[in-house]
Order: sequence, then C-alpha cells, then structure tokens
Amino acid sequence: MLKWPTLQHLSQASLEEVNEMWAGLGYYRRARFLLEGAKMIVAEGSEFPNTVFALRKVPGIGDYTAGAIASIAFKQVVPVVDGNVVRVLARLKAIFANPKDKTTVKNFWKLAAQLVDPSRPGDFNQSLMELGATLCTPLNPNCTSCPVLSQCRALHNSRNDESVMVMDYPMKVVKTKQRNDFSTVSVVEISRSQDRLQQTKSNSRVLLVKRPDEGLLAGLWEFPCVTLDEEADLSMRRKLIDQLLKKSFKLNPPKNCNVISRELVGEFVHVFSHIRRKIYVELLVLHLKGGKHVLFEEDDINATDWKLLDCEAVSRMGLTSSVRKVYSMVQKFKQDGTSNNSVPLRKRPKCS
DNA sequence: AACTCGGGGAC
DNA sequence: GTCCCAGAGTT
Repeated sequence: MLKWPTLQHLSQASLEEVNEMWAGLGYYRRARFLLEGAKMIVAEGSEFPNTVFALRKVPGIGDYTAGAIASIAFKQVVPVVDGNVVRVLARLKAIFANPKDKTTVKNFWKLAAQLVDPSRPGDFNQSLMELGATLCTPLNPNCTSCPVLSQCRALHNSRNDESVMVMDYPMKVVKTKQRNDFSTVSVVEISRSQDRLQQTKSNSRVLLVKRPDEGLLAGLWEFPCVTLDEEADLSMRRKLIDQLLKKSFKLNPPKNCNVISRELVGEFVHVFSHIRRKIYVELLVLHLKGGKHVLFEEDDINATDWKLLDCEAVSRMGLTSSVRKVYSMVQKFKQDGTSNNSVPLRKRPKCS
C-alpha cells in the first residue's frame, strides 16, 4: 500500500518489482495475478468491479476472493466459503463430508448463501471465518465458548453419542505426501583480489541468477543451484555446480579464474507445499584472472537473468525464504567459521 | 479430479 | 514434527 497506493500506481509497476515486494510470502503466482489484475482493471477504465460476476473475471480472483471482496468491500449479499467455513458449517449441520470434494463444497456454498445476513453480509462472512479460526478449530475446538453452541448439531450429537466427536467433522482427508528432492546451492563470491586478506566487502560481489518465468518460484532470484531427485555425494554436487558455472558464466578454473576457497557451509531442509527439499550450501570464492570476462563485460552487465551484488544489496533484496536462509547461513559461516544449520531465519524487515 | 504452486502459525 | 490453510489456475 505504501509502494503502490492505488491500482493505477500498481499497474505501472514491473513484474520484477512486484516479485521483489512479494518475496517471502509464497504462492508467487499471486504476485503476477495481482499485477495482471491491476492492469486489467485500469485498462477497462471503469470503476472497480463490485459484483461477484465482474470480480470473477479478474485474474487471480476465484470464487472465494470474489465473494469476500463483494461482501466485505461492497456489501453485496453473497456468501464466502473457505476451509474455515466448510468446517464450521459441517459441524453446525453435522455434515460428515469430504471437504476436498467439489460437489460437497458446492453444497456448502448453497448453505452459506442461505445463511448470510442480508443486513451485514461482510461482517457475517468474516465472523463465520473467524469462528473457524479461533474457536471452531480443526483440533480441540473450544465448544464451551462458542456463541452458537446451542444450534450446533455436531455438538448435540456428541452429547448423545459417546462415539461421536465435534472434531470428527468434517471428514479427514488423507493428503498425498511431499516428494523429496535434493538441491545444492553455491554462493559464489567473485573477488577482485587474489589476496585472501584483501577480500573486503568493497571488492567482492555475489552472483545471483533469475529462475525461469514459469514453474516453481517463477522469475525469482536465487544463488546458482542444481536440483536432483536423488541424493548425491559431495564430489558429484561440486561437479554439477562446476558444470553450471562453466556453462552459464564461463567460469572455468583454473583457466580464467582461481578458486580461492570452497567450503561446505551446511545443510537444511526446506519444505514447500508439495516438495521436501534438502539443501546443501557451499561458499565458493573465486578470483577472476586478468582480461575480459562475461561477468564484467559492459554488454553483459545489462543481462536480465543474473547479477552481481555486494553484501548490502543482497541483504536488502526481496528473496524467497530458503534463499534468505542460505544467505544467513553463509553470513554466519564467514563470521565465526562454524558450519552448522542452527542459524535462525531472520525475517524480512517489515514495511512499516 | 488431480496436480501445481510457498510459507508460516499453532500446538 | 504435525496439523492447518483468509485458494486459484492448469492439466
């Protein structure tokens, strides 16, 4: 809101800028949709869409968001159904249903539509969600504090039948477990000095590369890395990183650069919604030999898929959670030389 | 209908 | 660790 106070402002931003602001929040497609949506609404020229029908046309706005905006912002008498609402209604009406089933959810929309308060639809919808988030929780619901306990069929059933519990509604679904993969990240420091003692902040740059525009973490910046489906030993991991650096950046020691140091910094596990990723982190300090190199040639400084930054610039950048974790591990490693994974992740400074 | 997308809070 | 999801879009 501070950076782009209006849709007009936002619509003028680049995806790069929006990604930067969104970094760390996850579900990065939402950042792209937000920008596309802003552009679309501004291009239409008319007023902000204020009905579910119109909102639904905006990229990134689905049934839930359309209902939420229409009811909360525009007082339209429409329902919202999210995970909380499904749970609350399933218990209120003692519906033992699969919350992931499309038809089931449709029925919950119908039910919610019948219940929504015409005089205060936004407040009603928010209260239903809030009830699910605070009292009618998935585990150990606080029924004794519930404002609608007298109307709750699940609670009623649980009092008449010892084998029934409020918690059992709605049906528990077995979720597919994450796949495992293995990533090796190389924080590559390009030093302009051969002398280890002269490697100060001012003459050292870190290499960042941009991910592809589609797929996981699309278009976001990270340190050079290779990802495998299987675990690989240290020599294999280094070999693959070497190949990447040679292929993408013509870094080919000892021909055009020297390896000043190469150390294992540590490892940690990063969990996505559908991937459990073990990440190995190394710090690779290189010195470029004399003569021209792609990393310092005028033409390539303007490259869009990589950049060299000093420490401060890296710290200021909007980076994904795991990339921040990697960098904080490296910083700590350089500070006291310990190789461990106990670095607490420093949260991204809030935009106050 | 199943899959693809992150990250963090509560416990 | 395990549970949850203020979900949308694509395949």
